[in-house]
Amino acid sequence: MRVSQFFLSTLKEAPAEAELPSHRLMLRAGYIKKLASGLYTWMPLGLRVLRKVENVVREEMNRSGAVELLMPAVQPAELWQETGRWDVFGPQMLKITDRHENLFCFGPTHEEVITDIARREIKSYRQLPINFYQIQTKFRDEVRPRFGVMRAREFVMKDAYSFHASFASLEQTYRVMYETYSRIFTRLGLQFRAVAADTGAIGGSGSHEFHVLADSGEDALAFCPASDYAANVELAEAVAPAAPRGAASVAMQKVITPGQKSIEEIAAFMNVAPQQVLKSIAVVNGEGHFVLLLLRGDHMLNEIKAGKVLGEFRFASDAEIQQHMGCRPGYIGPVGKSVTVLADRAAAAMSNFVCGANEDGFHLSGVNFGRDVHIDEANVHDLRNVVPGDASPDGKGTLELCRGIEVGHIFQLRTKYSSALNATFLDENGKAQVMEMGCYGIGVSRIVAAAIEQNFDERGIAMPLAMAPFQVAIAPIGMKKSEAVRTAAEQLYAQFVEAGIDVLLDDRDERPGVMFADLELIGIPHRIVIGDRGLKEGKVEYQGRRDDAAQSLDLQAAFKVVQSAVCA
RNA sequence: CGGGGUGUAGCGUAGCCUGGUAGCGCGCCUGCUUUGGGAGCAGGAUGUCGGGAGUUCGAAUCUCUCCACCCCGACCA
Repeated sequence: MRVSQFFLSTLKEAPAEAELPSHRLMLRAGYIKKLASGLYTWMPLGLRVLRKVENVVREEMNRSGAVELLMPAVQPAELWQETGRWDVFGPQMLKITDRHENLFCFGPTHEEVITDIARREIKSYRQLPINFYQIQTKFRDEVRPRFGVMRAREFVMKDAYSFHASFASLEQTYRVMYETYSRIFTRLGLQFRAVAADTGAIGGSGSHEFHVLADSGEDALAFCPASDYAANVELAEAVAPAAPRGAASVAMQKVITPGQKSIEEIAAFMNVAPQQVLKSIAVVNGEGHFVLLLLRGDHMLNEIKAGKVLGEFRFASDAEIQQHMGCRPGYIGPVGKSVTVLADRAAAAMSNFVCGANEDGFHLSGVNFGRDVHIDEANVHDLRNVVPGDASPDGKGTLELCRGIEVGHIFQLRTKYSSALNATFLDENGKAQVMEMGCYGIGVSRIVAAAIEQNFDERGIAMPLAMAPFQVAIAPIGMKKSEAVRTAAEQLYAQFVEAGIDVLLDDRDERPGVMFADLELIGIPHRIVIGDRGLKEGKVEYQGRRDDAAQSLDLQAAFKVVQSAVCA
């Protein structure tokens, strides 16, 4: 490709709305243009990157034995009503009415459609297992679209759905997908981690997420360097403290604590560590029942874990706290009130601690379970987020935390959708059985942003070779003026084209600084500079995007350097 | 959904407080010069000042209202 025939639209300054490096750079490099909140045009340069990701995904999916199809983006409401998800999915789903007043949605996912296909097409165990996939535009009306294509409303996703005659068969395909995903992210040149995950709204049992590691990631991941344990913090188990609860050694005392409300304030005021302060969180469950959740002061509530114990719940209002506890938020505690109390394992192991006195402006110190507060063992649960240094649930060492961007997610759906839609097949005995299902998603467009988040510097994008918009760029200096430069550049360009290498010839006759800045910004991994100065000695310059300096090489040597790098 | 903020040319912005009819940098167009790290000179084009209503002789500026976008929060005793 020649720049003169392509379309570059780089910016020196990033639009003010962009915050995240990947978002700023994608806008500056002209990969994407915003149309409206969460809606982006993939400009020619960005589209090349997106297509490269798609191609790697497609190749590896095909290699795994999956078969590609393409379902409609617009789906009839009836199908969603059949699984009950029309209402469950909520405002995230974009609902559409056609001219006949029939209801549709713009598909946020495709379990319903594919299961409908399966129930119509698959009659016999002989047709199983089968793994269908598509690469397609989805729409989810996010509460808060942000960070460009990282969390856009319209986005490109690869979604796959497998159907099985047995759970064992599902497990096998699940393993194959796990390995396929690992290969895809490895081929794309990304640093990633697979973690055990919560199954969330999609449902089902076994589940892993694949995260690209980046400090700006929206997910916190727990992993154990001493073993292969890794899980999303949403799921990672906080095990009970190894040491038993300490003995009650001091008397309980009421302390005046005017204006001290937060854990930090009270810990500082009482001159104790936050670990010695009990955090009481008031919630109301689905039945309207008032419940107090107890956590150690330095721990955070994990709402997903709490939800598993409580079912649906919400945080109590100030008025409800006043009504049940008789004081303002900030001074509540479990002592002397007959409310339902659930304690985190670490909280239950505290002794001689500080908590609210259920009286405005007062706390209690030297509080102990058993002596001052009754706590039922059945009401002790894992309710908190793990923190660095917690024991790994597999008993091998301690946990560390890192941040990640979720780019892939695999689920064992089991029969959640196949039974709802009555997708059955006949087994060897001629008996109807409900199909087992798995589903496997990759955020194709998000991968582009995630890759940049992991690969940029002050000069711009340093895209991994596998997803770079072009593999190599030729920058001829004074091309219009120098016959020698033009001839050498054209010859090298032709040679790259001939070799099947994705080459960009910067034939704009721009000044060198302009060409270098653009080529570095847009993320081309290899660059060859041709100028009269070097050409006198028969030399050109080669520089890798991450190299500090250029090397002076013969034209053919430079070609070979790039060729071996690209074809490695 | 709650809070905060911002809307002025393709991008970045000044002007707003204190009303007098819009300016700068980059980019863009023309010409000449220039060619190893975002060139120089000369000339030029581009603005419903987010929309609407109001106050006023006069509104980018003041008031009201709507809209769009961005950020933070939705973990809290």
